[in-house]
Amino acid sequence: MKVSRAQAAANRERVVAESARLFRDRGFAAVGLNELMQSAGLTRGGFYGQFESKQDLVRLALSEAMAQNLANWEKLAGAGEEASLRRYIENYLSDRHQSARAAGCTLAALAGDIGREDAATRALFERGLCNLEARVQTLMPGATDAQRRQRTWACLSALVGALTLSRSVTDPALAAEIRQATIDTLVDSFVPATR
Amino acid sequence: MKVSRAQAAANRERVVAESARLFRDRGFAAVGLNELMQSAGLTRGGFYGQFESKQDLVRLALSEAMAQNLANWEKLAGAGEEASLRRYIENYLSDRHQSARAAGCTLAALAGDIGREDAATRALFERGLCNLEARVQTLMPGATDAQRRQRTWACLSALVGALTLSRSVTDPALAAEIRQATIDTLVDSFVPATR
DNA sequence: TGTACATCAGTGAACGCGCGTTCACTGATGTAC
DNA sequence: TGTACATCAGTGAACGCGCGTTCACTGATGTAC
Repeated sequence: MKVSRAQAAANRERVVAESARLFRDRGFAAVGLNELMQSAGLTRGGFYGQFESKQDLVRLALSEAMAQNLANWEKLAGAGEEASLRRYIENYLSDRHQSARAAGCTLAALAGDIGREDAATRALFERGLCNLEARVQTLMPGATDAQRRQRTWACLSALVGALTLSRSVTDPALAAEIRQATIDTLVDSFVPATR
Repeated sequence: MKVSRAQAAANRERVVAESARLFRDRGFAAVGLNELMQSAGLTRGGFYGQFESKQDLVRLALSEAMAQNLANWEKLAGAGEEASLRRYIENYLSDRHQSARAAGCTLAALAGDIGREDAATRALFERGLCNLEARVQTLMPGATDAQRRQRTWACLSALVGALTLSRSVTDPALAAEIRQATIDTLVDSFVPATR
């Protein structure tokens, strides 16, 4: 059956939004078109009326996921400037974020898989990564831009690595230890007030 | 045709060794049994004479890969004690290691995928991770064991994160920048001689 | 040591399954008059 | 505003394909005498 144009656009948006969640949760290859369409209440056949291919949806969902992450960041940064790098680090390495893979940071959820995607998809990811770096850099102390940038890349690497490792072990206590060790070390290195 | 027992055992070992490479390079799901067997010069049908299931081989290959990483570490650490943490960090975040995904660190290559595996596989990974942590900790400066352990987890997180991110972007200069920024920050934080 | 036979590592075809993709069709929407 | 018809969003069956797994078979290896 045909639906209204507004409804069709809403359906398409819902597919992209649900894909952004499902891909982060389980990876690109592990989620099939059937499940992606059903998650928005549609059936498999309608997919190619809305998207060119699965790879097309992968790119749209990746952009959507990273846009969501950036929006979350704006919300957090807007709440108060003081000590917000510390809050960002603590929030990023919280137990809640470890569990919330589908709604959490795209870098931590998909960086490993992105390395195996085609150049166009990796370029999209790269853009999102650089956007995030630019935002975090505004909170990073340092004498020069170059120093702030260097520290920001090291900080982001540690955040992504710690969350990835904590999600890969079975022992919750070990996961918490990895996260807390990274929080303490990063705060000690980069948050001025505690120095 | 039947082959000698020694030959059969060698074949089995070769499948495991090649799987340890292929899985690191492309992930567990992306490599099929056909390719895994052919990489050792055999045909698909013989697989179930040697292994219980694909999941069985995944676990064997994962253990093999992490054992290789540990052996590499011993070789590197044995070459000279002085400043070996610095050498470890520089080696880990070298251009060579970024390219050598199939032969490189299992944590960086597979941590993202491990989070989606079953508990038994994740427990294997966890054991390998803790082994590595224990080795790196012996090189980490610090007043107490707890402090060395905390620093080691933060250092490993940064190493894994930086390598994963550098492998996921398309621009080689950006990849090199991420790695170098993390090297500089880690050396600055953890290598005593340069403080 | 030499012969006769059981074992079993490896082969290759086949299985059911779910994948991404295609397509003929349906029927409400949107448009033309 | 009301009717007639073209459009096209969505349906559901079908496609070829490669996956993990099974199995009847082969023939060199290893063993028993």
